[in-house]
Amino acid sequence: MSSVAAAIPPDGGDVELRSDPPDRTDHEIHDDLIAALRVGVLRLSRRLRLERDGDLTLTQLSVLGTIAREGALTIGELANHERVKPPSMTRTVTFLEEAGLVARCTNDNDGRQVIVKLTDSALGVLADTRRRRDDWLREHLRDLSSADRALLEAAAPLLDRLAQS
Amino acid sequence: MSSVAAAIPPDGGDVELRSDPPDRTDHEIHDDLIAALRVGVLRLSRRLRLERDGDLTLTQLSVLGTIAREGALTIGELANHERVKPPSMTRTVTFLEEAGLVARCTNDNDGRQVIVKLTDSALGVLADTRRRRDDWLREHLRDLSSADRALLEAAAPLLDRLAQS
DNA sequence: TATTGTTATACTCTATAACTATA
DNA sequence: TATAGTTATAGAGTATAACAATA
Repeated sequence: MSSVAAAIPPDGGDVELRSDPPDRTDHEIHDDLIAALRVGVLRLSRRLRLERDGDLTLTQLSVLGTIAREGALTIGELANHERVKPPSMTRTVTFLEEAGLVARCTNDNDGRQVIVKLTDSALGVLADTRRRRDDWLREHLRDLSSADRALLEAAAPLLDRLAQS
Repeated sequence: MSSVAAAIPPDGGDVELRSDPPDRTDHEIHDDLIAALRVGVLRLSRRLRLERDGDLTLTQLSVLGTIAREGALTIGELANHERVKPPSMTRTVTFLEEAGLVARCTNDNDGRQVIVKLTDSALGVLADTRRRRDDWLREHLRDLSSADRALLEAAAPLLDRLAQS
């Protein structure tokens, strides 16, 4: 028990935990922002994943949405968009194909590539599923002030841009 | 191949994909915000998880950070903070205990509860690991305008608040 | 040789259900 | 009985490494 450190009070005793390099300026990004952003994104992604509605997972739905937005894409392009590696995307696309929601097509110009398209049945499924899935988020966004919602609206594309960088 | 739908163009042909209820008002939250937020959070969380530096995963680091910020917490409280279920937190705490970074202590008032504290060695590990792990995020935040950074700084706690709701 | 995608394999994260100990 | 935590088990999600087909 003597090896257990006292918890660090939230007011200012956390000096040992910070790096605080001497060259820090106003242009440096505060550790607090970084930690808060990391924690917020991590926790919200966990919470969002809980909102299953039975048929499609968040990852699968996200791929369908990306194709709907961007048009038909190759496996590699999809992996890049979603920030996963090609084998992971192969797995997701295989699932969606077996569910009849996407089709693999060959690219006549490059036989190595696989082009993934939505099937007709994906359109209806996508609309229904996304609406139900988004219900949780919609409900809780409603509890925020309109200023906070506007803030999140502006921040959302920045999160995506960070993910792509 | 005849069952493959044409991809939906990004300009405005996506009417079939939206629900657009007739009772929608300016106070309603736009589907676009919801989808963008969901996608942005999901992709950035994937990207952040890639930034392993060998010893601790993002989840384990997050728990250490929470205890450092909040002080010693029970398993249940930790699970609540991180938006996971108790068995998941038991698993993470067991790993951290075996790594010598936290200690389980009994609560004299309630023998059912387990209080999780940081060990002395966790303090140094936390500082070093977090600094290295945050490097990726710090680097890429630097590429944003200061207005965008301020925006994310304000948005981060909102993400966490959404996760807790 | 380089690139695209797949297969094989393993690990992390998380959940639900059933159980134990304590209140 | 109710609550806190653990154990057992399963499934989703992801990665790396090795492979096949094509460029």
